[in-house]
Amino acid sequence: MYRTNTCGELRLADAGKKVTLAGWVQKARKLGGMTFIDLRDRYGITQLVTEDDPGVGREWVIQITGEVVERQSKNPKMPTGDIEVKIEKVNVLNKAQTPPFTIEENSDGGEDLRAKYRYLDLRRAPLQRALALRHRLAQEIRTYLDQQGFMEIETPYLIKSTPEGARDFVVPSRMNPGTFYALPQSPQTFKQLLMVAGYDRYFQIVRCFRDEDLRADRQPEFTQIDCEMSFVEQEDVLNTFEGMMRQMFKNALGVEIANPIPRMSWYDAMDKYGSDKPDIRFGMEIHEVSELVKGCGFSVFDGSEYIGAIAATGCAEYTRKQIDELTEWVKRPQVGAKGLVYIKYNSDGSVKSSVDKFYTPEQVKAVAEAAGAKEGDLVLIMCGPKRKTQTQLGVLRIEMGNRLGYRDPSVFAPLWIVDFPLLEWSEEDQRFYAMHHPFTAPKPEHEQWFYSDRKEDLERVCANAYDFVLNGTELGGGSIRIHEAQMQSRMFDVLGISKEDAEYKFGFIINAFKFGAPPHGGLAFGFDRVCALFGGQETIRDYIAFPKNNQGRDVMIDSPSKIDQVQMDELFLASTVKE
RNA sequence: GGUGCGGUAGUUCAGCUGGUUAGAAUGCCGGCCUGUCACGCCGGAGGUCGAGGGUUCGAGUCCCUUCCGCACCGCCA
Repeated sequence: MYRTNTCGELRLADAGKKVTLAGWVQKARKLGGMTFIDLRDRYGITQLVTEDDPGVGREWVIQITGEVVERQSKNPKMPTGDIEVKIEKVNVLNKAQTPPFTIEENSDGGEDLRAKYRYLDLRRAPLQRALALRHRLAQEIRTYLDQQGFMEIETPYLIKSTPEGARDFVVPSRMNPGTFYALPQSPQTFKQLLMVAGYDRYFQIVRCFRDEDLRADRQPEFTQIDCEMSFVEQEDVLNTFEGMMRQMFKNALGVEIANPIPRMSWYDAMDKYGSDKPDIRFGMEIHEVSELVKGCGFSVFDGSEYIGAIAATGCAEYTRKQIDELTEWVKRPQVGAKGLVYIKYNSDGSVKSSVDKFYTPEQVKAVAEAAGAKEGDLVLIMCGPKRKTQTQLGVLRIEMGNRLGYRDPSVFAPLWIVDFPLLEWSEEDQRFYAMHHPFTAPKPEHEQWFYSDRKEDLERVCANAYDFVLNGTELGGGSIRIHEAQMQSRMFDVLGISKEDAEYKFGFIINAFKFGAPPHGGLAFGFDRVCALFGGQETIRDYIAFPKNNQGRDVMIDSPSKIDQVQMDELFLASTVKE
């Protein structure tokens, strides 16, 4: 037996016991005649003490036997801080090179270095907590969905490329020269086929692949909680997964979330928050003030389609320098605003704005109040095309929320966004795109517009779709699907996908729908993001054991990498990369 | 594809308008230390300043090219 106990479990009550522990040497502190060693495993750290210096180095793997004794000087910061183990025998199981960075709560290593030695970084407590949370959440999901009658069914990874949407990762087929599998961007079509097959409650915690550029919250391979249900309406789906989220929060974090989870239409989200994934932990809503400011001779406003404002609480004391800095901030290409108009609504009730020469103090005050400002607030105004300006105000709102400390990661404000437009018109391509995906059904009451040929009708069709949003992050989304072949071909028509094209890309599902497809719908959550948000982080990398870097590379195993000519030939591949 | 920031000791960083032998902290090695837990004290080793080119009497510092990392925009139905 390598060990009788872990390094995290011994307490004062264990004093007197003879134990054997095994683990990694976190640190050895030599004090002349005696040496303290911190021994670490994933359960904790236990202090060892000896009068002989065993000569062990950091990260050596050792096994020791000794007696648990009460410490002379206790450490209240450690769970095991009341005891130590008096070493009787040391057995070095494996020596170790000095690690390139410290294996501690806050490592001294940079991100690149830690990525290269991911197996060392994973020894650190924050990473171990992150993966433990991920495990806990996965267990909660499986338990809940199992209780609700869902079956976990695996779907294939080697599938067919469907060039709508994200770029596919492709895999060459050796047995079928010149053809390629694609890795799934999601198991979307398979889960719908499972509904046709009668598995009326399906789920899968499943890897998905998208060959697009990475972000802090985006990896080329990521994990979805993928779900689908038959004989349901939107309400059933929302209730089922609201229950799942509630249970996850309660059991993994001990947090009670809002009941019921509030719902907001996509149009309200855009109008009030300038985002389809609003952070509702704080107010500071966007207010349109066009009617109040137009026609007073300020040409910038007069020529704008939309003028909107937010009220930054308590910021009336901002200096000219701070406001200039904020103006520069919104003018950066990432935001893209033309400028920023401000109103200081001073605590004495007076107002001061950057457009005072165009408006009376009464008018300025009216605008401030329309923006929801109280005395002491700073009103920030932007103008331009409606949706674009709202989006910019939304970005500014989030930034001000950050600056004012309104975005506490330990506060959780979930939200359903509903009533999305079904279709989005692309001026560039002069065609409609599915806002969600081409299997999303229109709301039943909007079906007459869906079959209309007028662009205005099609634009106002709402989808039977919904997104789950938490603290300004989209964690998941789904829809009620089209289950009739006729409506599906109408959708392909609207999207300008030819019969031949639809047959080539989606023939299997159109065909399946001819054989008795039940009404169905579902959704998928981004599991990595769920984990990160539950853990209070914005980056998902710490919640993935072996993530990729910004360039999609795994610097530890050095992938992707070249393959030799034999492999290339076998797969009928020719390189066009210049050496 | 684009924007910004960064690359200097094992590690994290400082290094001013170009000017002696490139520094600090930490880690590492050695010595002292019996209650440490960020132990303390003394000493030591440790550098292709990401790479290549250019300007200059002289480049870590300025210019060009390039590679790498992070964040963001585009992209992600």
